Amino acid sequence: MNLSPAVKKYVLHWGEMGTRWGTNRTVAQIQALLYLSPTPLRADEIVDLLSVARSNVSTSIRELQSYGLVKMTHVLGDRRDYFESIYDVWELFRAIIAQRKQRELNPTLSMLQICAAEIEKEKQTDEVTKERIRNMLNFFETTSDWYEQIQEIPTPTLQKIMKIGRGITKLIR
Amino acid sequence: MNLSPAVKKYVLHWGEMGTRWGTNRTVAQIQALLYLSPTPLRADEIVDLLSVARSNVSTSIRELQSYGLVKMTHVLGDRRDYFESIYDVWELFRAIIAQRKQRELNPTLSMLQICAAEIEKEKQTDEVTKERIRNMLNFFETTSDWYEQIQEIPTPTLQKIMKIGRGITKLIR
DNA sequence: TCTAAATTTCAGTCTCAACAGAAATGAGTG
DNA sequence: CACTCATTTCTGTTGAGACTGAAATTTAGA
Repeated sequence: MNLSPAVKKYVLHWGEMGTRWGTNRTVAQIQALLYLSPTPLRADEIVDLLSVARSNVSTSIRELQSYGLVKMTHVLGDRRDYFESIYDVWELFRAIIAQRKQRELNPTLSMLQICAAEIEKEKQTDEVTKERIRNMLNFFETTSDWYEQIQEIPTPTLQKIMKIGRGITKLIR
Repeated sequence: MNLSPAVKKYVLHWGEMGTRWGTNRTVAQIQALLYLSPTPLRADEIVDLLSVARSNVSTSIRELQSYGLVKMTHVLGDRRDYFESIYDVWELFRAIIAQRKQRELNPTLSMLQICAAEIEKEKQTDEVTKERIRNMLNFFETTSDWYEQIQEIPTPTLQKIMKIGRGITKLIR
């Protein structure tokens, strides 16, 4: 049981990028592996293929499941768990967006709302500073809305929007 | 020289989020501080306000400058460097997008192009796997284009696009 | 209910990036 | 051209989080 050169390259790269994308190497590697695998894999197969500890696979899969990126399946007469990735890249995209919003946007949105309220009471604080906080809050609110919209846009529409690209500017005007 | 409670809260939060956003605490804190400051600040002022090492401020500012988030200014008769953040949130957004594309997209795009080429030669690799790599490459190409478009859309248009939100779906159809 | 296989939890180890402080470099002034 | 002030580079330390391997728990079948 082993991986073809191109697949190996893909998986290793995904692992390296994982940290930049906000997870850890193993989580990203497992996602890559499951994404490329023509059939669902068992945890022990993943252990073999990636040479990581069983426990590491366990926690990583749990994390991937919580993001909605990986689903568990079963085979008749086999009680072991099989795992497969979501294969639709646009669905993957949506799941990741949701995750990012929750981790990278929501906490800051809350903080900004609190700060914006507090700052108004601070008599000694410069008006410029107050305005900056308001602007940033407004920005995060807009972005946050936008992330939510993305969730609801069906894949074909989303594809079209992205493909249009530059054209969007003309559409708006 | 010190910070108001709300400003302090903002700066500390920004620092915490920094790691999730792909930088380190100090870089994020300095950006927050400069963003909120009504006047440009000197490195030694930042040292005082944030209680970090001078060298740390130096490298962090350098990083912020390289992202285009912070500019250097000077005061007549004072040879020390002053720093200020970009204040337009949409411009900040664009700068961060550019950064992210470079660090989170470009390397993977290259890898996928190489893998997609390589995989076609692998006779033993499952067609399903090949298709998955092609799909992912296609996705990254589209996303990459999209990031570039964002760069060129002027702020008011960008604002409109974001505000429209849900309406976009109707526009496309 | 017991057993064996599978999975998860936990505690300790290890790695890497952030950071401080010191040393080196650079730049303007008398 | 030396002196001083500002900035950057370098090196060692530290802390956070990823990872391993062992122990505990869960689960299905006999």
